[in-house]
Amino acid sequence: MELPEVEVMRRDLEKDVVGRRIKEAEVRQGPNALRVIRRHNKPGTKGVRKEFTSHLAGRKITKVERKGKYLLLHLDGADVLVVHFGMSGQFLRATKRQPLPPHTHVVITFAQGGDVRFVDPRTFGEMFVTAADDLGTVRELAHIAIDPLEDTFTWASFGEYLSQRAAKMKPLLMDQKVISGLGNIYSDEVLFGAGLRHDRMSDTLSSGEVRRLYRAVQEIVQEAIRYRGTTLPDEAYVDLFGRPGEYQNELKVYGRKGLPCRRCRTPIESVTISGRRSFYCPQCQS
DNA sequence: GTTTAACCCTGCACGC
DNA sequence: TGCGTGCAGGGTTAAA
Repeated sequence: MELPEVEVMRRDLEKDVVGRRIKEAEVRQGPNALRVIRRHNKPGTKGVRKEFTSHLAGRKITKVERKGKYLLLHLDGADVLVVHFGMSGQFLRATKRQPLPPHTHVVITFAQGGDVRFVDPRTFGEMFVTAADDLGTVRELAHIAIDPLEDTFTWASFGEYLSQRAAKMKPLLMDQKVISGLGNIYSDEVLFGAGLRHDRMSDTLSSGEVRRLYRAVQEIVQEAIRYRGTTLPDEAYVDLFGRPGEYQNELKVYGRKGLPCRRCRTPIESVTISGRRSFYCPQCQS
């Protein structure tokens, strides 16, 4: 799940769970459920599950923010539930009567009825509670760079930063310390949109290329949110209510190896770069 | 400073 | 049919 999917989830939660009071939270049995709340597993803690759930019971959700790919659910009483979906994590809204899907690790039940389930087969996802005052010191959040949707993300400052680095564009775009929210799918799409190859060095970009890149980041992220995210067959992202996104139909290069480029008909190629699959058009990107 | 690889985990597509 | 193998991916960390 990358920025657009997390943002769609944030908006769903804002509409549907902000203002609701949590009746109780349950961490399911099994080692994988404990993995999801692993950050609470500090030495000296008596019951890890209790340590987590006691922060949630009786609290009202007051606001939902996003920082990069992290969601911050603010609770009254000045605590914050921090959530990262990893690659297979998701929140699902349901009623008590609906059976829990496999790999449900946490269930948050509301006082007015209904619940939200955190489901995550591969358990790369994570959730933990921290005091709002301590958010600045949380290691996972401290390094998260500027969000491409923020007003302060400008092409001038972006270009200035790129010129000071000498790194390949693909891993650089995926680096959350540089710009937050892009993962493997959208970094490929952004590079195609900007006409840049995955292995172009950041300090060789002309100002025109920087501007094209800047525009591609904003346009693709915003368009993917409008289409409610990308749902690929193998990693089936769905929104809070279980509905898939539509942006997979708009993808220009990701997952399209061997298929004709939508712009020039040249077959899309793929390479592995720093351990990640990268798709690109050898004709349109340089 | 930059890059690579390993690790965590499960589901799925393969090949035999 | 059924099993083993390899791959995918986000983020962190150690090593090159």
